[in-house]
This record gives sequence, structure tokens and C-alpha cells, in this order.
Amino acid sequence: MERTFIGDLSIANSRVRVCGWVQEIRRLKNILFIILRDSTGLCQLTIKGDMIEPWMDQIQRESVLCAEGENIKDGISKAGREVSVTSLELLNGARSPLPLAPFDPVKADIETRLNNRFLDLRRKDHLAIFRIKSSLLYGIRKFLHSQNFIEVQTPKVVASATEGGADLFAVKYFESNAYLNQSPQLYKEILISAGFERVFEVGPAFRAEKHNTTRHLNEFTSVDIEMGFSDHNDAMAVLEQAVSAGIANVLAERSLDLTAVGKAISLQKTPFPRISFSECCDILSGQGQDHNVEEDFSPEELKIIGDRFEGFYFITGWPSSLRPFYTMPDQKDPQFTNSFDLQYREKEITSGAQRVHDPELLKERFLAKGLNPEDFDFYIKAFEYGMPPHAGWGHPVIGLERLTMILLDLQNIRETSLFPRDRTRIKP
RNA sequence: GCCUCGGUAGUGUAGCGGCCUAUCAUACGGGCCUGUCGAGCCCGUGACACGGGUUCAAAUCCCGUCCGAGGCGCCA
Repeated sequence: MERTFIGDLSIANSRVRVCGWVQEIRRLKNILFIILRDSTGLCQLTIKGDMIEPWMDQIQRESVLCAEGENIKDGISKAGREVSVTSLELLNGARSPLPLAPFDPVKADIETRLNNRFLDLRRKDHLAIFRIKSSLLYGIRKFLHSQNFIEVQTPKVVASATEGGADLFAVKYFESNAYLNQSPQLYKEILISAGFERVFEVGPAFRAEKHNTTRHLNEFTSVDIEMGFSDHNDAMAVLEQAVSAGIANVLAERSLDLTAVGKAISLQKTPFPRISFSECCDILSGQGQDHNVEEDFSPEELKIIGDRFEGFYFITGWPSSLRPFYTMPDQKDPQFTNSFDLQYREKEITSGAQRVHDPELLKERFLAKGLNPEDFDFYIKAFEYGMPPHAGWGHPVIGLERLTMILLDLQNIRETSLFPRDRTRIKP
């Protein structure tokens, strides 16, 4: 008999076969109730009197089984859906005790949850995070496609011989040493020279930073774009629209999951507010916190700045000392750059900028950052044979996981990664 | 890398020198109960991360190891 999804149970099908996981068992003298869960919902299985066999008393929670029986029209169960069982088949039992009981009233630590993620994700509010994340990304993808961006895949194993900023994970590559890429930056720029004009990439990025916070991961999903014949203002416009498109898609597709997570989100109108780095410094001075222009804002300072905004906003015009070599200096004042960060209150989401496209200036910038241009010959070469002015953005810190975290107001980035990689965790 | 805090039954916790052969909840096992639905009631099983030290006495204090959490820093 064909399986019916629990969510599809209706009066129309009175004989049904449902399959799923055992969420609860309630045993009375002459009646046995099993709350069965599949990906679409819950229903109650009712097994009466003679139908109860001894093995049924041994069924453990979270076991997988199928039941056939009559779909009761007016379910007496408060679960709404109820099947009066005529045959029950255990497909695969679950061991007891469970290392993590997803449906116990007691909440488990994040560590216990991550160690037993396959059980943790059986909760619909935990699964919902990933449905929302998927929907968010789909909305961003659809938007970028509509703007003629080409989705690309660039190498994650790279030969970068230097350590400019973030630490890289070293890997053996046959006879050579290689690294896991921390950003598709160099490759997406090369593709601009190649004439792609507009590219985007969604892929893993790796940072070997020994940070230990609730907002960093060592492996995350970066969403990056690069666009030719464009400047930082063009890139900001694409970014705010892409983020909005993602959120709009979540609102359109995932209202039930938002309810499950218990978070109401709304669409912020574009354009998002812009504030310059210098203006931020003025705000801090006004609060008696003079800020050194050579330094990034501390979490505390970002809180002060973020408090002035409802949600998303851009901080523009960052000092060149705080920005990577490929960032275009501001022609009016080269101490600053044509750059921006997208912020949500005190949290940084995305960094972007107009890029340097002149190979001579690029070499200068390498030297100014203490890097050897020769180590980047494959990259600079692409600038010497017709590189258009270009701009783009990407995720210097976290990316898709952080955006999901911010959107759902989650307290730990690890909630948004199925199998997070952090300072100490590489399993599961 | 720095700082702070912590590791007690399957899970989450109380206890913080002798009252601990360790609390409570939940889970698990058994019993009662034809309809429960956070089921209820009764009974039961189950734990002090590891090693060393102080003390008449250590879950409790000290040292080390391992594991973890949070904050800061780092974060082409």
C-alpha cells in the first residue's frame, strides 16, 4: 500500500499507510497510543485491545515504523490526525536511552545537541532554521540571476604562498603544500578580466583563526559577487537588493517555519541607510569614546553605532589600513577607501568595495601591506591585459550562516550550521 | 593568544569540607488505569571527568591533565 504523508491525511483516504518516527508512546491497560512524526507533521496511532502485541510494548522512542489502518474522520486526538491501526511494522528500532532526547521538556546543551545532531534536527524548530536558510539563499540566487550574474565555482584548494591576514589551513597536495581558500576574492576578480562581467559564488570558505565566540565558524558558506564596470555604490545597491530578495523569499515560502522558530521578521525598505566611517568616529567622540582611525570598531563601539539604526545599514569609507590590498583608495583622500560594510545593528554581515584595477597601483598596495607581489603573479597577470574597473562584496567573517543568525535573532552561530566547525569541533 | 567560568545518572540540574550509602525534574524498567494527549498515581534502576595532594574526613579545598562554555583579541 502506498504511503501517505501525515500532512496529507484527509477524509478522502480512509485506508492509509503512514510512516515515520515514534515521538511519544502512551500505554494504558487496553489501548496504546503512538505519536508518529514524519517530515510533514504529527498524527496519533491508536492500537486497541487485541491488536496490541507484546513487542509493541518494547518500542522505543524515535524508532521508525509504518502503520496501516483507518484514518479516523473526526480525530478524538488533540493531535488532530488519528489513525486506528490494523497493522504495525517496525522498520528499525532506536536504541535506548537516547543520547539526546529531542522532545524531553529539559533542554540540552548546545554541545550535546551538536554531538547528536541527527537527533537534534528532528525537532521542527531546529530543522526550520535550515529550511529558512535554504529559502534565504534561493531568494538571493534568484535575484542575482535576474541581474545577469553567472554562478561560478572557484578552487577551494589554493597555493597562496603568503599569509596576508587570516590564517589558512595547510593541506598536503601531492608534492606541494597548499591551503584551503578563505575567500574566492582573487578568482572572482580574474573572472572579471575574463569577461564574465558579473559573477557570484556560494561556497565554503575556511579560516584557521583560533577564535572562540558565538559568531565565528572556521568553515562557513560565503556568498560573494563581483561586477565589472562598476563601483562601490553599484555593489551596495546589489547587496541591499539581494538581501531584501532573500528575506522576501523567506517571508513568501517559510511562514510556518518562522512560526516554529518563533521569530517574526519584516522587510526593510531600500536603500538602507549609509553612514561613513568618519561619521561613526564622530558619534563615538560624542559619547566620550575617541576612536583611533587606524583601528577597527570594537564590539562595544559597534553597539553604540548600531543603536542608532533599526536594522540594516552601511558603514562606508573605511580607512585603507583596515582594508585588504585590493580595495580602491578614495581619490579625494587616499587614507580612506571606496569600501563598505553591511551591518545589522552591532553585527557585521558583509564587506565590499570598489577594487583596484590598475596593476601598478595593485603592486603598490601589496607592498604597502607587506606582501610580495610575486606571490600573486597569477592574479596580477589578469590585470595587465585589460581589466575593467570593478567592485563586489563577500563575507569576510561568516556569510550565509551569520545572515541566518541575524535574521532569526539566534544567540549562537552554531545553530545555523548543520555540522559546525569551530575551534575544537571537527566531528560529527 | 589572553581573561573568566564550568565538568554530578541518558538528558538538564541541586549540593560547594562531616547532615551526601548525593537533590529535583525528565527519561528508562515494573505495576495500576479502553482514549490518553506536558497523561496520572505507586515502586524501582541509574551519576560526583581523570590523576595526584591537603585533611581525622573531599562531589566540595589545592595542583596537574583532558573536555567544554562565554568574553576579548585575531578575522587579504
